[in-house]
Amino acid sequence: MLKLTKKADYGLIALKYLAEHPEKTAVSAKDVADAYGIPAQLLAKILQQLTKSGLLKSHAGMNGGYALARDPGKISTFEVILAIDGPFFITSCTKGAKDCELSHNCTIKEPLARVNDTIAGVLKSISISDLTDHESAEGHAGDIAKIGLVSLSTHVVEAK
Amino acid sequence: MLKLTKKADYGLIALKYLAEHPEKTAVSAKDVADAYGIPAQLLAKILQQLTKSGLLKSHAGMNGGYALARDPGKISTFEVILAIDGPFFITSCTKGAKDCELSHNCTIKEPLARVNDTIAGVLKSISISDLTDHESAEGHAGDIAKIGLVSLSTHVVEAK
DNA sequence: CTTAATTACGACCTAAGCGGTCGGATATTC
DNA sequence: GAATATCCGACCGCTTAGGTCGTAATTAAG
Ligand code: FES
Ligand code: FES
Repeated sequence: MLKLTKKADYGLIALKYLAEHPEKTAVSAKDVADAYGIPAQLLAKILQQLTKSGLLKSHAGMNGGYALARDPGKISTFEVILAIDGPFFITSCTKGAKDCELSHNCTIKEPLARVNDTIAGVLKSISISDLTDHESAEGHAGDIAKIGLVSLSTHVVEAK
Repeated sequence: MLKLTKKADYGLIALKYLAEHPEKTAVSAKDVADAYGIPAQLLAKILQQLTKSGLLKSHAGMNGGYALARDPGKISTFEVILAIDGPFFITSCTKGAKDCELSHNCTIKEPLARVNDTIAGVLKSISISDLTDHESAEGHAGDIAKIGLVSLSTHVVEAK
């Protein structure tokens, strides 16, 4: 029901942690897992996925671990979710495939695709550093979200 | 992975169908199901849920069926999804409950809650009649989505 | 060189939720 | 009272999310 997976949640937590500790050259999966009570082996696999996707750099062996591959401001939450959960679509039937046999008469998948793009855009606009900013996030994302909410809320009232 | 359920999909299809056929005073679940190849019994239950939620009016017996309880322009997709899939949160851990024991150290649920609100706002801004509008939907929702995408895309470029 | 830390990878397991079906009860019209 | 319908709960198979286990490969420290 439209919620992102716990894996993605964990991944975002880990990335935020890395962004908040730039002094450490490498952080082990176990460190992060212990810090937040996340199952260590699970988090390890998640970080491996993020490494394969190029969002993290890894270093095996003692004192090894993971580090951000890029500036945290240049890693969007969209990329993270994409790397962990794979391509996501709000429609249960991906229009590109033969997934659903109703697709030819389904009249709502087109407008919903636009909603999908909107959500993707929001996610793309939020970087890891936006998550890191303490207090109410004041990055671009915060502003955009606010704009979106304000301009929407007027219509919401109307719709209510 | 952040997709809405097929039930919600079906529900939206049915509501759109009702909105498109205002001449019919009542449409049976079977009619809609047959029109789109949706399992009839399943759709029936969905429409019943929508009725309980006050989005539809039902009438049993011959020539009975369902009809929109309100103007299609005053029924938001958010309400539909809410009625069918229940309250949705993008965070796997609902902050209101004791759902996740990490909640006290989880540092991302707060910023994600804002994302959640933004998405909810988008959904609230899109009514059934917006879905009905043929061609690229040109309701408030279309504009808003466009605004959101445009203003976001600039930042996306920056993030890329 | 041995040992410990740590990534990397795949098989596997379990519980939950989704999508769907069945059977019956109730209401309404003809 | 027969034909249509909505209503409602139980049930069920399948997929997936969430998590574990075991093991191999890599690296640093002693
Ligand atoms: S495309 Fe399958 S139900 Fe919409
Ligand atoms: S609150 Fe549970 S992981 Fe974020």
